[in-house]
Amino acid sequence: MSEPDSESRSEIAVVLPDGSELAVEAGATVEDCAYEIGPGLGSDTVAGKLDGELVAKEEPVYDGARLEIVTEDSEEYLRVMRHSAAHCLAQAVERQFDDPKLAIGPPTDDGFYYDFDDLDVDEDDFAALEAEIEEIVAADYEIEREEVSIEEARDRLADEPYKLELLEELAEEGEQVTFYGQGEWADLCAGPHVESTGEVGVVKLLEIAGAYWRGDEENPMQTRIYGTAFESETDLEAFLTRMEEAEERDHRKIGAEMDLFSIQDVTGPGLPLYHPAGKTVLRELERFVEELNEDAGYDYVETPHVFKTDLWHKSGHYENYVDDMFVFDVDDDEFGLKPMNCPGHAAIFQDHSWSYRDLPIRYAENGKVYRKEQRGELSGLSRTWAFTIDDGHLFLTPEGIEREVEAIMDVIIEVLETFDLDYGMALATRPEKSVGGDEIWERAEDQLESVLEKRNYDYDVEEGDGAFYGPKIDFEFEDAIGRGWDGPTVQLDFNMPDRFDLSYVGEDNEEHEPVMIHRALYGSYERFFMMLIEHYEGRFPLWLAPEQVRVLPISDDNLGYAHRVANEFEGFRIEVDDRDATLERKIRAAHDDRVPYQIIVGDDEEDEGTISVRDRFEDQEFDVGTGEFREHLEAERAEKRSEPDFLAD
RNA sequence: GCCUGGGUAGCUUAGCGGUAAAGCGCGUCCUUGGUAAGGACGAGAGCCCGGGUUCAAAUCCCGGCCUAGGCUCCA
Repeated sequence: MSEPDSESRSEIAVVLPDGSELAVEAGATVEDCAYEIGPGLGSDTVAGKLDGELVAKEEPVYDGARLEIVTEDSEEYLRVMRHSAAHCLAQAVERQFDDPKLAIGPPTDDGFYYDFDDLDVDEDDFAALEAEIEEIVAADYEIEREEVSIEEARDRLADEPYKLELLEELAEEGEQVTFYGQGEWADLCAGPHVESTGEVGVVKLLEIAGAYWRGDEENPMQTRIYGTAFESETDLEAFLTRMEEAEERDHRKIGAEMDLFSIQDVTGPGLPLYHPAGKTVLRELERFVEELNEDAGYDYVETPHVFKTDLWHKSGHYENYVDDMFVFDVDDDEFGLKPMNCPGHAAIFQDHSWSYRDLPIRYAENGKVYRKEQRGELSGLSRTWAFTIDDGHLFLTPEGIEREVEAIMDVIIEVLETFDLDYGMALATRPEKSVGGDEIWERAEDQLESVLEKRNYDYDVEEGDGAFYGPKIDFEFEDAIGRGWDGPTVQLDFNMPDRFDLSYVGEDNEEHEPVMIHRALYGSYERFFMMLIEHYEGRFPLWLAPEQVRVLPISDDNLGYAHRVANEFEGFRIEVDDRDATLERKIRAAHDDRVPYQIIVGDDEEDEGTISVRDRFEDQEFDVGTGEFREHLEAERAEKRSEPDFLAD
């Protein structure tokens, strides 16, 4: 919003990416600033970023703004171009369909979409729409930005109810809005856009989905067309290849191939069944946390899957959470499947009286919980109705927070590093609505911060992002293909002790309220398992692999020897491929089944009493003694190494 | 919950009104093979469930179940 004349001579300053300041006249646009830096940059300017927000180059800058100039070489350029591609799609749709109503059409991380109402389109129409878009691109219409008064915009948009709704909101903010036009078509739009439709590259429409107007279930559902655009055919091909590779890693596909788990019609939605191979992996994961928990002084407890809802009233879950719970009547009482393990653990703690000398008390349980997620949200193992948490609850004195959190963080980091996951962490502090006194919040936050500082961890602070019942440290991590996941958390809880009226006797012989900590290392086994399947593409490290070694006899004559060799590896998950098939076929199958090691035995080995060891990477060593190999396997398994490395140099 | 796809052999899929197909896997036989698919034959299918239209339905229509993706990254 530029002020009139009197101000126009005054100077303002913007901050450039290198940290330097650029002084310009008030009212200067992004493009003016670019020319100020250099004429070359000025003429290359496509758009700008003001304090991280993508804006049109015609937008005025404001004092103190961080300014970035977007040119054709910028990362953001693709976003701008895709926004223009979305306009081309809308133009094509309006040419081919009878009076669809326009909603919004922004770029996304992977492409763009445009929402329409009153549009009856299906994927069979994509070819014709793509052809129309191609024509629009080939026509190379100039994309013209136009500033229009609210009244005129109202006139132009008389036939576009959704655009009018947006316009009325914009009318409260200013007198002018902008339109972007190309050929016979124009749209109310903030921009920015490329110069002409000819700059839009290769467009591909991907799918049709429903989307509520403004994401609100109360609003009508519109037809959303997703697409993507790239500067070249090669880039598009690369994108499609990446999509296919991600599909290859899909845990549902690998889960079926490796016979890990199933989700079946008869058993119901979001209720996975683990087959022997899948449960083998899960058991290894369970053993791993059990060892860690025992080392860290946790006591294992067990609670049932279902409780009277009295417990859920007491914990507060009933009031806040009942819509997401499975509840049912039994005789005259109401029961509910547990959505969390903490109330059960609090109830165990409450059943004793405690001295400060007993604390901290640490309970652990691999507890299955049930949450009635919306059916449309269910997806493979990543979102289920039933899942198991490697839950841990600690009851401690407020003074003990720092020590315990430090210990928990060490274990979490050990877990993440065991799976070769890059991670980051964030401290989430007190939100506006919260329970617990100022003093305890302050003390707790200080202690969390002190752990982070003491260990020199790199962390973000997320102000006000804590739970209402306490502050927390959240981990997030990245898998092998760079996807981000929510990881373990350490949460302090001042609410549950209060609701359960938990207490311990302090040094002063007075009753005090303990602080509770919730922590999980994996979080949900289901989701962690899913992530691991995709992270490793099913090629699990030796310690996790459902089948660790497969013996391949070269001919039937070597079958007996093959079984004798297998017996030498008792305690490992080893199979003999005793099918009537060629060695090639057996090797092929072992690769397809993602077995870490193959032992090949033929007449040569049998005569020498040795084996040949082959791994996933097609490396092989002959004349290996079974004892030597076994020793290696034991070490590789015990150290949880991520790749088979017997043959690594 | 709502929108758009999908549900056919153990797995992956073709067929889309007229006798249910293929590849992988599995079984039997031939082959006894030295480093990523040797060959032949064979078994295996309530075509998700229920209703309807039709001389005839895996196929078309209606309802249900399950499943995949989507449901603000705001003009």
